[in-house]
Amino acid sequence: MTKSSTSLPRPTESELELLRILWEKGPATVREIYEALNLQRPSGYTTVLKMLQIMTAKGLVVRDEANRAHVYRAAISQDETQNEILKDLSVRLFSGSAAQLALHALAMEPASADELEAIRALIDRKRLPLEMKSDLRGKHQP
Amino acid sequence: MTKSSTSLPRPTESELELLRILWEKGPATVREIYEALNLQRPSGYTTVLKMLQIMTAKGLVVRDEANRAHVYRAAISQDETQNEILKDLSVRLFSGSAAQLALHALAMEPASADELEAIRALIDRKRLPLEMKSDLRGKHQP
DNA sequence: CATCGTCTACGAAGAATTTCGTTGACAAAT
DNA sequence: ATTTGTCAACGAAATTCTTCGTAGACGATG
Repeated sequence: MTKSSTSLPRPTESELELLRILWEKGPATVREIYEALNLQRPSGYTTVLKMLQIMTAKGLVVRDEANRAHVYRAAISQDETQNEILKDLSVRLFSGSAAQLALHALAMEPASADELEAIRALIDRKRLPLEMKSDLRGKHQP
Repeated sequence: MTKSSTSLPRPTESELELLRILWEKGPATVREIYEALNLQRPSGYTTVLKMLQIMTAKGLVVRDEANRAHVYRAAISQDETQNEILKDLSVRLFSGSAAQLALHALAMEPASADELEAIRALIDRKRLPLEMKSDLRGKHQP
């Protein structure tokens, strides 16, 4: 069964572990993922397989069945997923303020000078466009 | 059974909802929490009660049984919890970089000028100590 | 072709989470 | 004192998540 239009479910914690591996390695077979996972924690082969099947059903990964050993790849980007989860978290834990969340994250841990500079730059970029922020409402396809 | 020294378990999603209410309202009875929760989503009274009992067992909240209607309050601070969860998330989703996490959070959503200013201020405060930190490695000044 | 190793599929057990119905205690109102 | 309403306690169903055992398919090796 393939899910089509509605937005994908939020990955569970273990699903996230597998997705992280896929994001890092790119498309991979069950065995490859299984071995990568076992560098982090012990887990059975069929456990990984089953999870990937479930994730396929959920639409979190897609499967290439061309060869005997199916090849899985993430169906959602790391970027998108990060946004999704942060959004969720900002609502649930920070009353919807992503900025508060960011502030906390920054206060929590020492950041490198480079990272601080990147953030500063982002802020500078955000300060102006606050007013002129409606443009890309263009059509895409007739 | 009271848990003493070991760190408390991470709150589940629903538990977080209740904690959020407690953080906002302060100590409250089941009914008060129940009503607050139902402003956000439908839920039964005994459901909330049961959750609070479980959370009491876990040590996430503490209960004052002085009056007939017990009064619950959060046993963990919002601040601490936010840090805990963000830390966890930065590891699991951002390879341990809280700054990357912050960057993402900022890019995601428009922030108010005030918030941007607060973040800028935080960065400025962090920029100096960063140099002092490298001094620590070089072991320089008292 | 028989055997061996690797693969997917399936089902189901186990664990954690979420929900709520029912019960009995207790106090306020009648 | 009887009724009414609110409360905590308890158990258990329903749901979701996690894990893995077993079975059957398939190709390669001898």
